[in-house]
Amino acid sequence: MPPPPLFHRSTGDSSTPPPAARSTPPPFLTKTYKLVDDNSTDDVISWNDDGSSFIVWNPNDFANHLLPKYFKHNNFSSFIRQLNTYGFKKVVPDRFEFVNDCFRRGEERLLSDIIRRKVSPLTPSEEEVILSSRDKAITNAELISENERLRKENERIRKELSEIKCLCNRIYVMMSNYVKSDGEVDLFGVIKRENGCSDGVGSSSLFGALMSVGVKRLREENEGEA
Amino acid sequence: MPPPPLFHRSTGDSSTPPPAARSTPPPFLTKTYKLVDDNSTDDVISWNDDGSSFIVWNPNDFANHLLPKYFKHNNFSSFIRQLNTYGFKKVVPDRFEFVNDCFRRGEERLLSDIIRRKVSPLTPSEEEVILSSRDKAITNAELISENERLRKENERIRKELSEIKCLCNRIYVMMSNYVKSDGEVDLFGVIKRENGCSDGVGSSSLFGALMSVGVKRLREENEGEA
DNA sequence: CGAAATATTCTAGAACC
DNA sequence: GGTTCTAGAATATTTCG
Repeated sequence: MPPPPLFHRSTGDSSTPPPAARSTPPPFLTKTYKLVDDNSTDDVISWNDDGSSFIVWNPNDFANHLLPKYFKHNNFSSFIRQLNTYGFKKVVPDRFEFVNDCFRRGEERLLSDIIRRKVSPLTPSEEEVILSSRDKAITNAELISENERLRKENERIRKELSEIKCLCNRIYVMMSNYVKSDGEVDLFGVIKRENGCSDGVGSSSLFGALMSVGVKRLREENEGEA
Repeated sequence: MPPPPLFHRSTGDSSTPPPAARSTPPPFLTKTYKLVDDNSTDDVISWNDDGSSFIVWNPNDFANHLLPKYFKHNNFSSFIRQLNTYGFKKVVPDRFEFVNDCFRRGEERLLSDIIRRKVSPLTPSEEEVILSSRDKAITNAELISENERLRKENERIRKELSEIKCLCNRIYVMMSNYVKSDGEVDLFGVIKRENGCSDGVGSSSLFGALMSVGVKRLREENEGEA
């Protein structure tokens, strides 16, 4: 029995609070998150592989059976309208897959960063002035706040990455000290071969760095069991 | 079954002449008429009692089985979009019943009177508005490109973080398999004490997660010794 | 209660084919 | 002209002071 995983994609545990005002996210977002995150309905709606989007696999079942359990209707189009209101984007033409930067598996906290598109509250007096530049103004404001958010999030992730790299190296050192010199198994070889996390693009340097630390000392005696 | 109405409100049978010359009606209208008029599918879509509107009784079957037979898609919403384009109106909230003055049972000729909504052409007056907001567009473009950059960077870091977490888990699994029940070293204690990577701010939870898992496993193994 | 926020519905804009 | 994706607009409904 393998040990429990050390890390799960969890709510960015380690850092700064999100940029903007924080209250509880709108009901639509929390409901939709639960909807997507519920593993018992993954055949109808689920996260994509890496948890960066979600997919409605069966719009009929979804609308008829799932929607009424969370909302006061069973109209797929109403659900879509809400997604658009909250800035979700459809990602491919051939299926109902939607993405939103702040809607990610294990990152429920980010839901608070999602901004609902506002309902144009124009008074007739200012209408004329604003009308021409309204779109641009909104877009600019949204972009600025979004850039700000992305910047801070990048910083947070960088920090977390830096820490975990260091931790990883430390674990490796400990392991090296612990390992007997008469072992035979190439630990990192196994790790690398069995690794199912890499997308094959950005991982080489990561492994390279770890490899270079000192693979030679890694040998173990339980080769027969492997 | 009530008889068909003697009179119908059509586009000026009795008063003003229709807006323009007519050739054959748009395919969408003739197809939809056939669709509705086909008695073999009345359980899915049919005229209402007096033939002044039509009702989609089963949107699921309609979309999945009927639409593809007439159109190049199976999306109910696309069908609705076309109805709106041709001036159909939904008549009640509780079912998909649509009406159009020139869409009536037995009056296929009237289809030619239905006018397709035009495709919003930009009037010269609106050009002015666009022109005046050109300066904003520049700033806007800059923001967008920066936004793009940040987004991509964010994605890249996330991926790397995800990979290294997975790798770290794998190392941990290997280590757990390797550790014998007679092990002596408090691995995580050492890691924690010797850790020099944290800046002391955002790292606690990271190590916390690791400790909570690792220490528990090690404790039972080291219990007797302590 | 009443104003603001959110939800639901119906229709339209816009890009792309 | 057709299909898709997103947004506008009008009501409902809910939330909250």
